[in-house]
Amino acid sequence: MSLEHILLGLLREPASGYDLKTLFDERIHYFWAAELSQIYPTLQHLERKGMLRSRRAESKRGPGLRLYKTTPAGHRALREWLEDEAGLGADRVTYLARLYLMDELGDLQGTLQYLMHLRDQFARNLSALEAIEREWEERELKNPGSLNARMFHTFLTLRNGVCMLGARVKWCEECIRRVRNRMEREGSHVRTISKSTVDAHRVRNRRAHALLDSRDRKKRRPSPR
Amino acid sequence: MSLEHILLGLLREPASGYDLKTLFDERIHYFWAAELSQIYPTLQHLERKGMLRSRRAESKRGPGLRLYKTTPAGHRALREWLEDEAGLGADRVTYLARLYLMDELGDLQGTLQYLMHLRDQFARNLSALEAIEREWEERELKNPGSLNARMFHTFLTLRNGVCMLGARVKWCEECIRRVRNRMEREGSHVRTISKSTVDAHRVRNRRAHALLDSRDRKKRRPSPR
DNA sequence: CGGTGCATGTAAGACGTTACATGATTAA
DNA sequence: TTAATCATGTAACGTCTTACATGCACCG
Repeated sequence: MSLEHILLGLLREPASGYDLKTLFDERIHYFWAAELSQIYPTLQHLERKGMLRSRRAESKRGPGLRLYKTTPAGHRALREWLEDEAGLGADRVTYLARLYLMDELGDLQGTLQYLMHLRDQFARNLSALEAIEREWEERELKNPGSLNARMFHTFLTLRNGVCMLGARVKWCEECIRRVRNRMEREGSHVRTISKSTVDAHRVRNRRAHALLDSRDRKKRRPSPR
Repeated sequence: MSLEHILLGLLREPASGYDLKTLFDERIHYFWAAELSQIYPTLQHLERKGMLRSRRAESKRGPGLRLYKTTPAGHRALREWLEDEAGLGADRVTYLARLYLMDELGDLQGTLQYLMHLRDQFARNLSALEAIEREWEERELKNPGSLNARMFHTFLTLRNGVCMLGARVKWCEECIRRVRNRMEREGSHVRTISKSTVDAHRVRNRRAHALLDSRDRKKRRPSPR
């Protein structure tokens, strides 16, 4: 899976590299990003492979436009890719990686702040998407059945954005509650439990660390999970 | 954001490259993946930069183990990264890119199949995560407050997995309903509307394509097309 | 006159995947 | 004996990011 496939799909309508960048930023951004410096060479490469054809055109501002369009060979390649069995593609979720490591900071204040920051960003993104969704709904109400196949698929991905962002906001709020609870409990403990007691407690629960500690796996167990 | 940061975080406990790979596959996999062929050079690189220190150790099977551990400099680098303002990190969601392009196939049968395939995979992953979650809950019930800061953060990411996968399954089901509806409507239309009527309809609604068509941006630029 | 938007690209390097290479131990 | 698991790595390639380079047109 790479930019090539997406470009092939997008160029069923002719467009310039710059057009595509705008498209990415405006409509595709929330599930795929691409830079111009990646788009231009990829277009050239696809053209060399015969998947795209380009022609020059004029534009009022700036230099000449180069408009690309998918060739029949490009269509075939795209369909082939769409048809063969595909996994989910390993997501790589930066904010989770970050949160996962955030205990390094020692207190929960940083975690709390980060979660609130995340919630705000997700909530903002969610409203933006919901606004777009409302536009579509209005159009559909005014003119039922006006979505063609292309737009229908776009709409499904849009719905995904709304669902995922909604779930993320909820998750953030749940986490914030959990963190606050924990901070309260810690606050009332810290003064009554000595460090050595805490350490002893930690050692007793070493088994429970299994899920995180790589160390634990050296006592090799073929634990089924 | 890259593997380096994660490795730095994970190696607050000593571990070998192989250990880390196992950790990735077992616990981190649903938000980050890494191959051994990437892990080993990265460890070497971090050691050259003074972020990690390694020592040889023995193992029952296979050749000598090399155990890595984060140095104080490594800790500092990690904390620095954790503390500075960070965006969300552009997710790159393959299955959405795919769905987005799936209208290429011409009929909704492929879309429907793909969505069912997705739902099944998400549902399977969800049960797996829920099983792990139940283990954690039991442990917490037996021994309340046994989660240390490390495990607490891990638990939050685990909750994210459960929330997101739940939302994805629901989204898939919503989409499947929508696709089925549309197929029924189409089925009852196809025989009553001629191709030319459909085309005329499509042209009338060109304005509505705005959100997908790069073409639309000709409003700002006189596109020769 | 200067900034923003349109429009195209190159170069260097960072990051990641797939395939290959090696060799020991253990369970079926 | 053969496959799986443990254990470490290299090479080649593919993908993506950041920085740089160029130049016109329009608006204030």
